Amino acid sequence: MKTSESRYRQCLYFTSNAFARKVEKLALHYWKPLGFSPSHAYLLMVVLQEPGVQPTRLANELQLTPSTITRLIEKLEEQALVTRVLDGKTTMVYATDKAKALLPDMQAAIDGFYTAYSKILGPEASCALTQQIATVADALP
Amino acid sequence: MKTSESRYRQCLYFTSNAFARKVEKLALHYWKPLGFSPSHAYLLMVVLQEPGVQPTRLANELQLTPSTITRLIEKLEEQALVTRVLDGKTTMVYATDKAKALLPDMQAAIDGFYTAYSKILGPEASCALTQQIATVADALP
DNA sequence: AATAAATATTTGTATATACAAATAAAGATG
DNA sequence: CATCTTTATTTGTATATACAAATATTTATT
Repeated sequence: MKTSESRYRQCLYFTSNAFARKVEKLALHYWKPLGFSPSHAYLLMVVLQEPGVQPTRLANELQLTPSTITRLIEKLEEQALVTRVLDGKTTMVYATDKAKALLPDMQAAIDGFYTAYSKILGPEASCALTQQIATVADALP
Repeated sequence: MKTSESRYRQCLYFTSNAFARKVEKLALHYWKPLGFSPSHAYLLMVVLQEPGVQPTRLANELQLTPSTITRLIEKLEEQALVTRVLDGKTTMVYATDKAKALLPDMQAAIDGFYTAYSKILGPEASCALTQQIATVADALP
């Protein structure tokens, strides 16, 4: 059934969740070849761009809770894609060479995903929608 | 950090998920007094409106997988809010009197949630956004 | 009628996420 | 300097969700 056919099509809770699940699934498809999920991927991208980044900063950047960040890092550590260096109460996260070697594939995943949805929704429309959702998200408590 | 300040503000994966989490949290706040979460609530609303509704139909209506529907029903059954009646390979789900007695409170939760976000986003804007997200969701595979 | 295919549901298992509490370190205050 | 408070991170636990496989039932086909 299409979202627009559900009795809850007019409810923001329902539509935002259904939409996010669909987007998640599409993203997952493009990240699957790499062996990790979109959320791990986005965290790893930040780590690659900011070597030594701390969990608190990652939590802010990705808008996830610190505990979720810890769990994501643990997983990436198991796959030998990042390492944690402890220093006092802070933790610094670094990408491994293995992760750095994956950069081209990661860029390909991002491009594939972006191309997929902008082909479906139109490049301007999808940008506009993304922007709009971001703005509305900021307005919510 | 605001969504619009994250480096991923232009990514549909990121924004749709961050947005859904925020909306979920807001909805949760209004459903909490009732003792169940929004997804259980929406399922229960369908059951109240369609006595004897089957899991497959619920999965379509709520755009969740059948296994998720089973899990949601199990939880509501534990709380004595619905009962399952098996008939051959199908299952019919009915709301209990206890659930029916909660209807006014459920309506209040829905109203409270809707009022909250339409106050923040404006009634027209929030309706338009919901509609837009539903439309885009339909376009995705 | 017997077997095969399709359908409905549940179960086993895995994932991402969050909250609350625990831990540990740093800074502030008396 | 000793204690208190704040800050950073992790851990224990719980939730919603999904996929794949199992189960059970109905329908179709030969």
